[in-house]
Formats: sequence, structure tokens, C-alpha cells
Amino acid sequence: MISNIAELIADRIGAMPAGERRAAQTLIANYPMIGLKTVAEFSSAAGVSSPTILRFVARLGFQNYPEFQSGLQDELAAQLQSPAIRTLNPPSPNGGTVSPMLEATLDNMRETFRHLSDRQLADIATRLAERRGKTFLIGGRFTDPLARYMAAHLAVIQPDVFHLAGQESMWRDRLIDMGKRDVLVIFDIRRYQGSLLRFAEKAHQRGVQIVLFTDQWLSPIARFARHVIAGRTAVPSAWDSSAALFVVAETLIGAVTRQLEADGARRIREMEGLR
Amino acid sequence: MISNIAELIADRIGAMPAGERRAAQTLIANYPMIGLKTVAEFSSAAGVSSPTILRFVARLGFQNYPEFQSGLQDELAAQLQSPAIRTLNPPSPNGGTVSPMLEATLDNMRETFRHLSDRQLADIATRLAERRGKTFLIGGRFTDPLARYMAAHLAVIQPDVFHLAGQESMWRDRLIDMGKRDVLVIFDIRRYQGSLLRFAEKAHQRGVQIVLFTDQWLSPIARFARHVIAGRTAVPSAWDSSAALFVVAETLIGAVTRQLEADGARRIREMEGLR
DNA sequence: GGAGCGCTGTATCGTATGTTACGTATTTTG
DNA sequence: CAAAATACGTAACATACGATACAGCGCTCC
Repeated sequence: MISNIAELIADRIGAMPAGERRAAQTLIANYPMIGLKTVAEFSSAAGVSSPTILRFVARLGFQNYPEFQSGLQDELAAQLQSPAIRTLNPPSPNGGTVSPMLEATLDNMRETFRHLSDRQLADIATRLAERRGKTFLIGGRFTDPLARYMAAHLAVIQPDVFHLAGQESMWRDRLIDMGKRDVLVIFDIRRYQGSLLRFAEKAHQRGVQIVLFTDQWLSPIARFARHVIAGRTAVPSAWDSSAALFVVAETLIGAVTRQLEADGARRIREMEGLR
Repeated sequence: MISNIAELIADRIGAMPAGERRAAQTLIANYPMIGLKTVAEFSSAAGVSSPTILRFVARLGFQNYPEFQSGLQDELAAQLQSPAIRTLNPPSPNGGTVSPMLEATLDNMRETFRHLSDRQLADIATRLAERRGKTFLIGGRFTDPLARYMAAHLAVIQPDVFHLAGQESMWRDRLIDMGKRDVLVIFDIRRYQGSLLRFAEKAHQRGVQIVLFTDQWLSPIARFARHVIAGRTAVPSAWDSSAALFVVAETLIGAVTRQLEADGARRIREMEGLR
């Protein structure tokens, strides 16, 4: 049973020609506000012509555009009446494949942050922001993108940020550059990689401060780490989820940025100028 | 400070003549929906004439009726963006520095999935799983790690998965390998990169099916995309958040894996054997 | 490689909508 | 109580909006 227009679109979008599909996608993206504006605004937002918009609403079963808008307004009105039933999509009508995954992920994040004190996060942020030395980031097979993501952001707001990529032998050589004043951020979740462990140990021996992002079972690298962030990774999937760690990373990026704001803002402006 | 139109009305309703006061009262009674309808409907609902409605909105300081409607729409849009959770749930017990960021991120994810139908996700997963051709992934400056993350997983369960890295000229050369049977997954959020747009256009011309991960404002690449996933990115930080898109990516990875389970399981076992 | 079909945009049209002018009613004030 | 000022509705107007006809283009299927 299809109750609202969003579902109706999702149901039929597969059978739509390219132009109308673009209309559908822009409507979904900012649902339902675009649909309440004029045909001209809708069409230009979607990058198609007005007739395409009209054909789109006609395909949805509406006689004309005003009738379509009335439909959207009725939905909105019903929604505003009962704020409790705020869900546009009925609360997971299809015991579908999506919801359990999302639910588990949200739980993971709440759990992760529950075990993570503001204090700890602030300490790490401060350590990264004070920039007494260099910052290196590295990750495992599936978590290396997280290291890259964090490096990409940090590199904008401060110098001396390096992502360690490529072969094991490559980064081992970088050990020479590392010392007491430097920070090494490592991402390592199951199955923990021996190569990372060996690397972490050597860095530790050189006095490098290690910040470890790992899962709740703790990578063996925790033994050498100054700071350990343990994220929940369990989801109903064949794979572990790094989403919670990703959010922690973003939070940390935000915190560091805030601390460097005076400095960073100038840097960012300068960089904008270079574009 | 008066922030929304409802307050504005409450502030000035005392100084209004009878007819306009009736207009004000009917608007507040079913706020704001009546205001989004036509002047004629509004006037008859209030039991006054059209000009009275127009004088009413003029007294509120609007130049004309459409401008008044835009004001209401903007309010609604702002309301819908930050859903009820914030008003329902107490504003986060520990008012620490962490919570606002986490809260916003969780909201973003809920909001993103609310606009994302299971159907659409399933369609994309099927397209990726049927493997008629090759799968290419690429991302922008900050989103490329997401492309890498997804590529790293997909590459385990099926052959012919390629992440496009490095310089623009590098991937442009790969266009030769791409055709109708292939899929190109692009991550592009603000500020949208011209290089990606050009690449997407050329790929589209070659008949490549494009799956686009973007933000709610839709990258211009949406024009060429077969499937568009619009994630929320707004967080209280200097940076945009890619966390919602990350979770969608993980969900998609999970869905593809499930579809390929028969095949994939064998592959995974084989790969384990190679370690 | 050619014929047919379907999709999309341009240009035009009719109309519903917001706007304004004016006359009447109602209230206010001296 | 009278006169003026304000408020309100009717009716005519102009504009901008949605609707439609048509032609060009690309795609698919013989």
C-alpha cells in the first residue's frame, strides 16, 4: 500500500525516462519543499524544462500541477498535526534490509560516544592542535580511507600532516623522520594487521605518541598507544562497520579546527586565495 | 527579537482592524498551511475578502503575497531540516562539546535514510551485483576516501572493481575502458569539483551508468546520473560531514554482498586461502 | 544500416491569480 | 450629532503561471 507521494515516486522512479527521473531525484533530495514552489523554479532546480516537470507529476497520477501541490500540502499538514508521527516513511514497513543496518549503526555511535569522554577527545584534539611536531596517519586494509579522510582535513588547517600510503617498506623508511614531538594516528580494526603492529611498536620505541582508532576488542597496538578510541563495529552484515570511528574522526577534526581557529582561519583564507 | 512569522503576528495582532485580525487568527489556527494556499482560499476560510488578506500581509511587512509565502516556506524548510527529535528529546543531557556534533550527525543519518527508499538502494545494489561490466569508483577532494573505502570492500567480493586515483589526466585515460555495461560510482559534495563534472559527462556520453553520492543540494553531476543518493551534510563544524554518505555506502556494500553471497562466499574463502 | 518510436525542449496560448482603484459602510472624534 | 477618517468589499486589470502543440533528436529494434 502506497500512502504518501515519496513512496509513490520511489515505486515508479525505475520506470521513468531520464528527465523525469531527474525531477524525481531533486524532489526527493529536498522533499517536499521544491514541489511547493512554481513549476519554473522546480524545473530549473532539476535542470530540465517545465513540460518535463508537468509530465512527471502527470505520471504520478495527478491531473495537474496544483493538484499535485495540494497532495504535498495535505501530507505536510498531517505531519504537522501529529509531531509524534514524524516519520515520512512509515516506521519501516518492509522489515527491509536497510533499517536493521541503520539502527545498528546508530546504536554503535551512541555506544561509542557513551564510552568516550569529552575530556579524552579534548586531550587528543589539543595534542593534535599544538603542533609541536609532525602528524602521521595510517590505517589498515579497510580503514586506511579513514586515515586519508582525516589527513585530508587536517592538512588544510596545519602543516606537517602526512598520510602514510603504499607498501609497508615505504612507511618503515619514514620512521627516521619520527620522534618524541610527533603524533601517529593509527586505524586498526579486526583482523588486526601484523604489519601495523610492527610499525606501531617501532614508532613507540622512538617516542612517538600514538593515537589509536580501533574496535571494542582493542587492537594489540593499544599496548603502545597513548590514546585509544574504541568504536563499536558490529552490524548485521558480512562486514564490520567503521561508521562509528568515522564519526569520531569527524568530531576530532572539528575539535582540532576549533582550537586552531585563529590560525586555521587565516590558513584557510590563504588557501582559498590560491585556488 | 522576532524570528518567525507566527511571533510577528502575535506581536502586531493587537493593532489590527477587525477584518485583518480574523485573517491573522485563521492563519494561526492552521499555521502555516492556509498561508500557502491562494489568496482566494485564504480569504474565504477567514470569511473576509481578498484585499483584506493582502492588506494583512502588507501590514506584516511583506511587499506582496508571494514574498509572504516564501517566508512561510523557508520556515517550514528550516523546521523539516532539523527534525522533531530535537524538540521532543531533551536537548542532550551532557551539554558537552561532543554532543551537538553527534546529535547533528545522527539526525543527518535518519534524515538521509528517510529520503532514501529501500527500493532505490536495492536497485543500485542489483546493478552493482549483476556485474555485466566493470565498476569504477572515484571521489572529490574530501570524499575520495569514501570511494576508496567502498572499492576496498567491493573488490573483495567481485572482480573488475577499480578505484580511480591520482591526477585528472590519469583517470581520463581510463575512459577508453568504459562502456555501456559499466558502472561509475562518484562521490561529490560541495564545493563540487569541475574536474569530476567533466569526467562524469564524458563517461555519460560513453553510456556508462553513473551512481552519484552527493549532498542535498545535488552536485551538477546529477544531470548525468542514473542513480542519485542525496545525503545530509550539515553539522555544527567548519566542515561538512560525510558521515551519512559513509553509512549509505556501508549499507550498499552490505546489500551487494548479500546478493553475491553464493558467489562471494566462495571468493572470500579462496582469498582467505591465499593469505 | 535504416525505420520507427519515444523522449525532450521551444514557443505559444489561455487562464487563474494577485493586485489596484473606487465606492460604500462603519467607526471615531470634535 | 455631524463630519471626517478609516476600514472593507466589489469589480476591473495585468501579470505570471501552468498547459499544450509541435518539432528535433536520440535511441532501440529490425
